[in-house]
Amino acid sequence: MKLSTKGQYGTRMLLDLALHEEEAPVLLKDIAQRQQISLGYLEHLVTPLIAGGIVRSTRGAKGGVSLAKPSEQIKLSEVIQLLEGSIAPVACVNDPAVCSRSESCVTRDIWDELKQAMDGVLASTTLQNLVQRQKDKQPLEGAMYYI
Amino acid sequence: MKLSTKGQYGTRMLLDLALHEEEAPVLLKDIAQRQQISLGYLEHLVTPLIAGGIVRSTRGAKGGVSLAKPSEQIKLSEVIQLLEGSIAPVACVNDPAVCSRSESCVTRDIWDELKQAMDGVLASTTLQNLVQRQKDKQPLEGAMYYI
DNA sequence: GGTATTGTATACTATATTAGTCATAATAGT
DNA sequence: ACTATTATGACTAATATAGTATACAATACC
Repeated sequence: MKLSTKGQYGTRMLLDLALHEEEAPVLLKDIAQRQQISLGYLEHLVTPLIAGGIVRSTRGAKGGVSLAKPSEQIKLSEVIQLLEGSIAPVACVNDPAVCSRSESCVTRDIWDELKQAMDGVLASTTLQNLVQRQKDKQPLEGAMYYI
Repeated sequence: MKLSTKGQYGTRMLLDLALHEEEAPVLLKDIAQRQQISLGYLEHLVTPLIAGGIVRSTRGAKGGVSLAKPSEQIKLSEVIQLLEGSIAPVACVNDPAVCSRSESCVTRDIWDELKQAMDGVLASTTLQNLVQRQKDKQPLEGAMYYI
């Protein structure tokens, strides 16, 4: 039940982006440096977020990335869906047809409940929530830079 | 965020075992056949459950496996822990030392909440719950055999 | 005691996934 | 045109998954 680095790093990237929104567009290179993620890998992470309409990119000189919509409209469930695919612990939860037991399988019912519980957390957390939490944790301006 | 087949099959194995408790010990071979899991693989799944004190095995002729404690005392959280290891979506939730950001990281806080939510479902579901659900679903005696 | 039956343990393997790196193309500003 | 920047796709090494195969150990029954 692990989150891959895509989901981990991608969420951190979005939070970093949200925290630097004023200076948009933000350079991937800067995010990479602050978050200590290689630029090449970060490029892979940003692609699905752009395709999913969460991030907007500006190519060329003076370019960079910015949030495509207000941070309070970006739910973590959306982000994880784009980066990791469905959160369902097993395939049959999304598509009963993958297993002939689906109808009668009670373990499947539990995996579905598990999925609902996870979704409850992720769908109720927005990027804005994360930004606020970060500011609450580190009230000093600029303090987040060296982390 | 996928559950591996160990967790999936292992849970099904335990449910099957609980449903056939009266005829203990139950043959792994029979469970394998009913659940359509190869015997060889099932042997891998049962090992950590025995080590974890959930399943008791009897070697030799007329041997087999049985539940080591009442099904109402077997929580799914225990089962998944034994079969999949920690349910934590990222390592830093269990051990802050793996990442220097842990103290100040708000994404980590979310992953921790995610873990709590998952654990809430799994810790509140016992094998007995699954048995009851199965019986509710398939009231006809013997109906569970051909699934 | 011999033998069939059953679980135990270890080694091996094929495939898929993860976590990147690297080179190159496209685009925008100067 | 030149430079800065993101976009894309090919490639790769390491690890995890999902098994299979084989030999071994314990036990019950005759």
